[in-house]
Amino acid sequence: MDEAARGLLGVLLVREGDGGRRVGRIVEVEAYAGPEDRASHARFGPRSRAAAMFGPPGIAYVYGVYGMHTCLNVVVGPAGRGAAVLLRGIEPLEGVVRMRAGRLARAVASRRVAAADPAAEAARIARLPAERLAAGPANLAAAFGVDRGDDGCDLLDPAGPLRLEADGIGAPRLEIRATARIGVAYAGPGWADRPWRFVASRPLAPSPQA
DNA sequence: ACTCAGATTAGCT
DNA sequence: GCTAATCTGAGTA
Repeated sequence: MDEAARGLLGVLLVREGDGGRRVGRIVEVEAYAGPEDRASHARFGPRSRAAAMFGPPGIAYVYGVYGMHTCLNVVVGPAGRGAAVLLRGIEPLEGVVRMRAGRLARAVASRRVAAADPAAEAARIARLPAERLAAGPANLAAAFGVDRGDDGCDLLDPAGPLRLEADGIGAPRLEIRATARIGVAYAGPGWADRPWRFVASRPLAPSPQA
């Protein structure tokens, strides 16, 4: 379970089409187990909005939250298990311009921003450093243009418009830190505090002494 | 049928 | 730090 989550660190997420190719390296994830995990959407069962979680490994589970945000998960483990990994952070490698456009598209879709000052929002996003564009689960989804239409799609299909790819060079050297998952206090002791959030430092440069 | 809370984010005190 | 924004779906508060 947590092995699958750690294994996704360093993997590339690729979005083709929709105005350009976007590629980034996964640097932050959270593991969610099946129905027994009180923090997991799988607890609502295979007929709930989280139905995709019970599908075969490698498909996407996309959900909306807080009325405005979208998050992307990768189903892991055997079909029927209900386990998935939430993608929380990506380091952009290619298509940064398209990622900014994706962020802006989401912002403009918000009544608040549309009514207030779209131009100021556009300027704010234009100033964001690339590494912030896909930091945070909802920002990541916006940057890669992921919406609920992507729910259930096969992320392992090499020809798919949204997919995972192994890094051709091989796994980069990563320093991985484990912490409790974010925003799941409601799950209670034993689940809320489980250290299933994994954050990779930026791929380590060849260390000076090695 | 209705209510409430949510795997979040950004902006302000 | 605190709170508003905004809407779907789960549980009936």
